[in-house]
This record gives sequence, C-alpha cells and structure tokens, in this order.
Amino acid sequence: MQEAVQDILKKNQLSITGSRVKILELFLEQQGALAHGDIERRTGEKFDRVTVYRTLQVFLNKGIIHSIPTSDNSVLYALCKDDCGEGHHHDNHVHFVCDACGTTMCLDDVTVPAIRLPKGFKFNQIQVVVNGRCKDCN
Amino acid sequence: MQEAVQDILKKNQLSITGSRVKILELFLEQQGALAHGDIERRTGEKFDRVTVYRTLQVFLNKGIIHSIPTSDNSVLYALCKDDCGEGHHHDNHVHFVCDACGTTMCLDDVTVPAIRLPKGFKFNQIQVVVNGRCKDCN
DNA sequence: TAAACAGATGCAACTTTGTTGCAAAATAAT
DNA sequence: ATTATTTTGCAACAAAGTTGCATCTGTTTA
Ligand SMILES: [Mn+2]
Ligand SMILES: [Mn+2]
Ligand SMILES: [Zn+2]
Ligand SMILES: [Zn+2]
Repeated sequence: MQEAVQDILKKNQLSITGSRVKILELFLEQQGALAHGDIERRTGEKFDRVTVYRTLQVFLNKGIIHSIPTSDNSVLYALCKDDCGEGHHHDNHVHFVCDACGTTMCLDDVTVPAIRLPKGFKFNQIQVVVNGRCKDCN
Repeated sequence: MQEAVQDILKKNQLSITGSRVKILELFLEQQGALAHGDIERRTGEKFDRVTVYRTLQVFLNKGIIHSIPTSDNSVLYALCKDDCGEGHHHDNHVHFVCDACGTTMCLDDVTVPAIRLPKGFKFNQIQVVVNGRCKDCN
C-alpha cells in the first residue's frame, strides 16, 4: 500500500507530501467513489480544506482520479485505471449510484455503448450514470 | 406564448405569478438548457434569488422541467415534454454539452441505450451526457 | 550534509451558492 | 369585497469554493 502510493506519486512527478499520501491511501483502500466532504472527514480534519481542494485538483489534472457527475449536484472522485495520464482520460466505463446505500462506484467492466448523434454533431466523451440498487442492497 | 405559459401553470394547478410566468417564458423561448445563474441574470435580477430557487424546485416537482447533471458540478434545467408529471419523469433522452459554445441541450430523438449491468444490480434510471461539438460549431 | 531552490501548505479574507423562518404581499376562492 | 391560501422578499445563516501571501516542507545541488 505504502509502496503503491509512492509509486503513483513518483510516476506522476509529484512530490511526496502528507496530504497527497493520505488522500491517495483513502482512494486505494476504498472501492467506491469519494466526495470532497468524505475526504475531509476521513482525513480527520488533519489538512486544511484548501489543501484538499488543491490536492484533488492536481490528481485530476494528472489523470490519477476522475470525477463522476451526479444528478444531485455533488461531485465524486474515483481512481483512474493506469492508462490515464495528464490531459487524457480513458474512463469509458459506466458509473453506478445505489439509491439505497448511496454508494457510487465505477463499473469498470461495463463499457459505454455507442450513441448515434444527429447529423453535424461530433462526440468527444460520453458519460453514463445509472441509478438503482447495487448487488449488496437487493 | 403567453397562452402556453398560462396553460402549463393551470394544468399543474399552480397559481399564476410574475416569477413563474417569466421563468417559464425563458424556458420556452430558449432551445438549450438553463442554469440557475442564467435565469437570475436573464430575469434582470427582478426576482429574489430565493424565489428563483423555489420556483425551479416547484417546476421540478411538477415535472415541468428536468435537471441535467454535468461533469463540472453545475446543474442545468430544461423543459420536459408533455408526458412528464408530478413524480414521474420520462426523459429518457440523451443530453449534449457543446465544448465550443457551452450550450447544453436535450437530444429528444436520441434515446438512451440499454445497459447490461453485472449480476445483482437493478437499474432505475440511466443518465447519458455527451460532450463534443454541436452542429453549429463545426 | 548543508544550503538553496521550488513547490506545497495553512491561514485569512472573500465570493458564490444554497437554505430557513417569518412577516408582508399577491393570488385564488367564496 | 372579504377571506383564506400561497407566494414572495428580506434577513440571517450555512455550506462550498477561491485567491493572495507568508511560511513551511520536500527535493535538488554543491
Ligand atoms: Mn469511474
Ligand atoms: Mn432533457
Ligand atoms: Zn447499495
Ligand atoms: Zn456549440
């Protein structure tokens, strides 16, 4: 775990600091997605709110995490698989939000389907967010 | 236009007030989606911010408008087609965000595709948001 | 290893966004 | 026209996010 964290930071040419290590650990030891608020709480308010914002921003830019849009206006973050890098995100998988337990997760094995757009439209990225009940809440 | 607005409000058993009429007009004379901020600006700050919030909330509940999640955390609203009602939304179409001009629109003719979820998952709603270039920005 | 450098952090102050209670005003019903 | 019901605006507040700047920490170099 410690190793994995350091690897990721080094690979992305980021200096190894307390907040980055701690926040990355949170993502690694968690299967679901995390909201900004979750992170603040689970770091035990050890870091300034501003630092958390900036750390997440850096991770986003480097392609270490990606953001997941939700219908209730909150932004969630989840780890990217290793083929994402600075600028390029290749997270073409479906996201699932459980209405019962609230968990939001990446369905890495469910790829987003092709969409036929009207004439003249060019697509760049397709986001699919599914609401429902996860396998633990049935 | 005036008639259409009154019809919609009456059909939904809403009293006809200045803010409701004005905000509904905005939606009718606009093809794209509107953010809360757009609405405040385009009503000329004529109504209190709180009133705009509450009006949008009422329209949402009644199924007059629906909300569109975007990757940058902002919530957009667009008119529902007439088969939506209190509680039930039937907006199973794809939403498109133009990276060039920023417009967000409903692609009413593009229905959301079926998604094969893993065993044990039950879906309720599927949101598809496509980024790219609209037909005016090519 | 120590000094120098670059980058990250915390703090304060601020902006923007959203919420709530309540009295006044507007709308609808009688 | 009077009454009853909703809606509105205000004020006060809470939550979320941003920015500049001085200080501190991690990294590099000698
Ligand atoms: Mn994901
Ligand atoms: Mn729509
Ligand atoms: Zn669940
Ligand atoms: Zn466009």
